[in-house]
Amino acid sequence: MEGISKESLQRLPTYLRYLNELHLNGIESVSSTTIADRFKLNPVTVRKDLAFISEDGGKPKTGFSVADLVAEISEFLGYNNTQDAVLVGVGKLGSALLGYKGFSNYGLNIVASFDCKTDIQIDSTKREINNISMLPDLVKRLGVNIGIITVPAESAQAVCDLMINSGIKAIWNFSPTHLITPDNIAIKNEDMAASLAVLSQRLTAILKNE
Amino acid sequence: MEGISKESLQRLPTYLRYLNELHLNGIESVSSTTIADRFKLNPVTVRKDLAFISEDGGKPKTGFSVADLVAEISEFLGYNNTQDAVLVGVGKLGSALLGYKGFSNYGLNIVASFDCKTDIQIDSTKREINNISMLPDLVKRLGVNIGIITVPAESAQAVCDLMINSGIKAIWNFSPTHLITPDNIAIKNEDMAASLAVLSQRLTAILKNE
DNA sequence: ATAATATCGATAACAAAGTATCGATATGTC
DNA sequence: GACATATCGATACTTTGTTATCGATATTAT
Ligand SMILES: NC(=O)c1ccc[n+]([C@@H]2O[C@H](COP(=O)([O-])OP(=O)(O)OC[C@H]3O[C@@H](n4cnc5c(N)ncnc54)[C@H](O)[C@@H]3O)[C@@H](O)[C@H]2O)c1
Ligand SMILES: NC(=O)c1ccc[n+]([C@@H]2O[C@H](COP(=O)([O-])OP(=O)(O)OC[C@H]3O[C@@H](n4cnc5c(N)ncnc54)[C@H](O)[C@@H]3O)[C@@H](O)[C@H]2O)c1
Repeated sequence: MEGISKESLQRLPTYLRYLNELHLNGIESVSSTTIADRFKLNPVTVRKDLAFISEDGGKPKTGFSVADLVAEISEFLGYNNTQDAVLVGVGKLGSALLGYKGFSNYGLNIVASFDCKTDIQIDSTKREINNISMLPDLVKRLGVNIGIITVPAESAQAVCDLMINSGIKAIWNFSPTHLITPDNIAIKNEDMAASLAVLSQRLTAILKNE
Repeated sequence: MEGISKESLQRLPTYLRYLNELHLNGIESVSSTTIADRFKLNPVTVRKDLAFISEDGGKPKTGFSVADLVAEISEFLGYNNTQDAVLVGVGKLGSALLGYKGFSNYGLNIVASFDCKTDIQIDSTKREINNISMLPDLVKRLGVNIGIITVPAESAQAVCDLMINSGIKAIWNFSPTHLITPDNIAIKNEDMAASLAVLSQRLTAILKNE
């Protein structure tokens, strides 16, 4: 079987949230059409997405079992075996992420945070902030695979290199730089400027039409 | 001319940052190959992207004028005429965004923030937090087009509806819900779970190969 | 001047993602 | 029990995005 496409993969968490809602409301089955309507998608797209992760598939006339889908998507996305992560850069954004409860739903657990100015800042969640020099040892000791970068752009590449040298295999980068990484490292640049570009382009189109 | 593709559009801010760096270092021209190498892209992809926004195009052997590209991409992305925005939900994430200096580079200016608990919280930037009930009037008065949502998922749809009723035309949603909006509203759901799904999928693949 | 070369833009080939169509099949209705 | 219908999965088609190819053209070196 081919790997799932990036687009399908990104739709799965959205489906899952919706399915959890249905589940909570006691709804036991759902059709691809219903899901598609909710998210302005084509039903065929939804069926193809679900075909990747669903063992039994859907039944004619009734659709898919909500409970099954919830279990299968959760499993597929790795929400059942939580991954540890470290975060570097406990500033405004880093603190917000550290204090965010939502990540546990997504199988992510931030086990330690690091900054260069540990003496000054206090994390709102009262978790300890370690000096960045402690990172390599801790990462190696705990076998942490994921690193989150929330430092200023100028420091991001250096932090990235340090993470990789310490054994980190996946990097989630919130600083506005496209990090340079070897091919055996997973990297996701969370580029707000790119998002904003898409949004304001659409806004311009809408304003022009009115 | 056809509209630019979403993918191209999202690459432009990345190019721009790089070009600004080159510009700062006094480099006057750059080839599509050089840009492509920097971001692990195909040179043809880069040339096509630049063809959309560049008036004169590049010159054989030398490439593109850095200064021209910087000016043209900035203009194309609307960085020269700043758009006003309002933010609702001055919690952990909302405060971080409010205090973020970077948005001014992207032509975004947050002119006011709102919450339902204005008396309790103090924004780190000392800007005033308005009660959510003030939103419609202010948005209408200032003609604000963009709304940023950083409230809990449960409240997000209600805030979204309020924004739309007040005249907001573009919504940047950071809560983990896919908001339901009419077609004449631009919406960007900033779904961290989707990003994380992509990252951890790649991580899994990498770990499997080792 | 002439030749060598890096680069461009245009066009064409390819790949991937999305959409339409259609026969098969559960489920509920007459 | 026959019939209508909602839905599925498979296949085919369309659209969109990426990559390869190639002739044309500045620039540099001989
Ligand atoms: N604040 C936001 O809402 C926001 C939004 C989008 C992107 N970003 C990006 O996220 C990053 C962080 O933004 P912020 O607003 O939280 O900035 P911030 O200045 O509040 O925090 C940055 C933190 O990183 C620490 N730091 C700097 N260099 C370091 C190093 N080499 N090692 C360890 N720690 C180091 C600083 O001490 C500081 O605590 C920036 O790159 C920013 O562009 C922020
Ligand atoms: N904190 C993070 O790093 C993070 C990361 C990803 C996504 N998010 C999402 O962003 C949103 C905000 O997260 P947070 O951590 O800042 O939460 P938070 O609880 O710190 O802040 C939420 C704020 O919204 C306000 N609010 C609630 N209902 C409101 C309403 N109807 N009108 C106006 N204001 C209202 C609350 O008073 C509070 O100040 C959530 O949806 C969260 O899932 C947060």
